[in-house]
This record gives sequence, C-alpha cells and structure tokens, in this order.
Amino acid sequence: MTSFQEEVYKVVRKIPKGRIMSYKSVAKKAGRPLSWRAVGNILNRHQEPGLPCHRVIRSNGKIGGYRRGVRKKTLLLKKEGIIIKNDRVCS
DNA sequence: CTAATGACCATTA
DNA sequence: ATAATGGCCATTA
Repeated sequence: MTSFQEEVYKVVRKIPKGRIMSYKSVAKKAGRPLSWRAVGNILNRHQEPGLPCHRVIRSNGKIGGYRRGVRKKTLLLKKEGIIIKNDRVCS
C-alpha cells in the first residue's frame, strides 16, 4: 500500500451516492493536484472491496473507463439517479 | 536503475 | 461539433 493509494481511496470513499467527481478533482483532494493520470491507474487495478470508483468520471463530462466494463459503470450511475446520455452525464 | 503503461487533461486543428 | 497531439505522474515490468 502506497500513501498515494491510501489518500485516493480515502477520497473516493467519501463521495456520496448520486454524486460524481472527476479524476482531476480526486487527485487534487488527495493532495496531489497534478497526479490525476495516476489516479486512473490506481482505480483501474484497485482491489478494494466496496469502493465506489464508478462515481469517478472524466472532467469533460464523459463516463471514462471501468475495469469490469463501461456498461456496468453507466448502469450503476443510472441506478444512483444520474442521467446519462450518449456516454455523457447531463448537467 | 530505466522504460513503458494507462479507467486522463487541455489545447489545438 | 470531433480528432489529433503533447504532457502528466504513480505504478509496474
């Protein structure tokens, strides 16, 4: 476990249901404003159970990726009340 | 140690 | 509006 992973998990865990956060904002909140690229890396191969990593999307509004399939991610988000249209969240 | 790899980002064409 | 490009940083090989 590296310290960066710890911080990222800590931040992602705090995202309330129905809310979303960009990879960049997560990095910033984790204390490393320039490490947003690595955040994607960590969320990609994380194995932490119950981590709501599906609430982290791109900063441009697109859904982004998901280890177990983007389908699953959009489904989960929809289930939490987030409207998604054409791989994009509605504002 | 160095080099490659991404669930990315902002800018430019 | 989309597509290509350069940069970014922790992790992994």
